[in-house]
Amino acid sequence: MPLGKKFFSQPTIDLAKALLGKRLIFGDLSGIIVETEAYLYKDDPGCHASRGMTPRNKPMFGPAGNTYVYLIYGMYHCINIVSGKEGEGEAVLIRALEPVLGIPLMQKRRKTQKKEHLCSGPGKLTQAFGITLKHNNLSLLEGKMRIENTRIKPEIITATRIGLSEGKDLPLRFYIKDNKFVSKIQV
DNA sequence: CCAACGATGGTCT
DNA sequence: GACCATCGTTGGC
Repeated sequence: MPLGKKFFSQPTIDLAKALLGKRLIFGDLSGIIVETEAYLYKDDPGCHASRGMTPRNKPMFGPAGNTYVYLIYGMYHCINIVSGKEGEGEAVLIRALEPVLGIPLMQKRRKTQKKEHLCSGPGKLTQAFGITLKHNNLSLLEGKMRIENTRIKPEIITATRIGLSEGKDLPLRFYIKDNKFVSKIQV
């Protein structure tokens, strides 16, 4: 059973933490979410939605539980889960997964055999899963991409977000302690 | 191991 | 025309 509206409607920081240890499923591929970042509408200059709605960030202002996928540096994609109240513009970036199902296909797409290198970064996991702009603004409440519960109760580390020029000091990055599939260890 | 750097194209001003 | 919520390669220890 995929997680539903109630799960995605919790406050964005709570959702970013709650997503750790959950399973992302996309067709025949799956992985455990081990690293996330929260992007807030208020007092967060690092958030794409911080300067209002544009064609690109429009999905962020839609209902919680939709995807927001964008192209970064002309060659990679990042996937977010829209959160917060509709019209606010908040989301959770999925930064890393522990690969579970469909590993051979991920290895082929990523051109590496090493499990630790398949999904240990936002651009890597979209490449491994074949997620592109075609998967922007899709609902995770139904369809072939969804989030499922697990029995995992992770120990969560809070840190600052990665790769930003603004809002870099906010403690909005979360990852599972001692997990080797996290993109980068840092304070 | 680590830091520096360039690829590459959509988006916004 | 500048800016990126990145990554793989390169060259140094």
